[in-house]
Amino acid sequence: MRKELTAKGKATRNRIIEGAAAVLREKDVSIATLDDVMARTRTSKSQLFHYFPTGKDELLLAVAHHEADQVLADQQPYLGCLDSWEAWQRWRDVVVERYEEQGEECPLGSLVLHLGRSTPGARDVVVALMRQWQESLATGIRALQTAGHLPADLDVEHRAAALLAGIQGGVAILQSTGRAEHLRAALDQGIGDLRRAAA
Amino acid sequence: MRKELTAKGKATRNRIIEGAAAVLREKDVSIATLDDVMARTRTSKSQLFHYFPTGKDELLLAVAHHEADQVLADQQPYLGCLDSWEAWQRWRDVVVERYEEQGEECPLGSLVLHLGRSTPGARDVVVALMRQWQESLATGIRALQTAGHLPADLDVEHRAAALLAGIQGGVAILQSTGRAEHLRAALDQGIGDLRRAAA
DNA sequence: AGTAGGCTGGACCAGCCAGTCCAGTCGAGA
DNA sequence: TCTCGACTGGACTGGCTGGTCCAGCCTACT
Repeated sequence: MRKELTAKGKATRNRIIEGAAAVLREKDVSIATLDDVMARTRTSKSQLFHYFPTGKDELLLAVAHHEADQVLADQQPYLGCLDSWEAWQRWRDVVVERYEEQGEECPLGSLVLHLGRSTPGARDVVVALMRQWQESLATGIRALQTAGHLPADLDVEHRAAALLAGIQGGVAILQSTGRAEHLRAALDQGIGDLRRAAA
Repeated sequence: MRKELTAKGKATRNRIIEGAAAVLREKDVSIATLDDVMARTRTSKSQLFHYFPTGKDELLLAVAHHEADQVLADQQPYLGCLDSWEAWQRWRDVVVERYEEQGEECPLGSLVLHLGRSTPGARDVVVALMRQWQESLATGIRALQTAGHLPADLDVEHRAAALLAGIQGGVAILQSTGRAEHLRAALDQGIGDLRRAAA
């Protein structure tokens, strides 16, 4: 944050964020404590408050940013060039695999929920993530259009929004029930309907 | 729970559950305390532990059950008889309106997330809710089939699962960003694709 | 009327955990 | 080498909150 961070300081700060992220992947925010983070990152409490002066929420927000970046990064390179049906299919597989593997916990979701309205900026992290995600999907659909695989009068944003909603819901259901079939159904149905729109 | 509950006792127990539900609609689980519930329901701590001997989690689980029942109840009578395109449209409007009004908080979601794996039965509440919900949607699609509005070879469960995922995702996005457009997009796209399948 | 047992009030306790404080170390530039 | 400030360790605290306990009230049933 501040300019006065030395290389060593930056490293420690990152270690804390990544360690905290790891902790939050194992236990819920409401259960995780600063002591957990300290143990995992081999830091002391004064370090935590040195790098995140306003306390826990500031650290949590930093972790949220970190996790949000991760979400889209995990879908690359496929999400970046959805210009053929094969690319869409590969992307679909990556998404399903990623979330099936993650399974139980959604650090970002519970993080933002926990920070909520009280912490300014928490909501913005999700808003930005959703915007970027939908943007990528829309770009992919447009790529299919220019390649002649889809009619030009398709409402791109609408379809991208619906697809994104399907993914989010599929993930949510996966996380609360443990079954990934809804995520698969949403993706397959969404892509399938897109393909049908080609004819 | 126990048979020995008097009418008065039952009333108090219900008052506690409903009061707790009201509290949880205002603040997150992790922030809400037993004192909040006590204040809202004008009960003492001994009453809370009298009706929910094992403590907070037991109360929270009861609230989760209560909220889960509410979800489907709010969508009636439309969800119960999705036998025409008009009925689907009206149901869509009810869902959008309900969640737009609820807006910010999803008591059930955060509740189950908070109880998590530690409390047996928490996950089951959501699983059961999702099953019933999807069942209702599937029944509605089948009704359209028998009425001749949809081809008989449609994969009903698959479509119902995708639609449900879209709803859940739309709601999730609505709650974390404040915008309902994804929920609307998911519903409209889902129903629209269904209609297109008719032709 | 008597009584057993459900029902209620509220004081009290113990553990947890974010946040504070200060003393001390390390490292880079003058 | 000196010095300043970033960096680190760890003891301490204060408030919050779930949970306990017991004494007394109310009510259904005999």
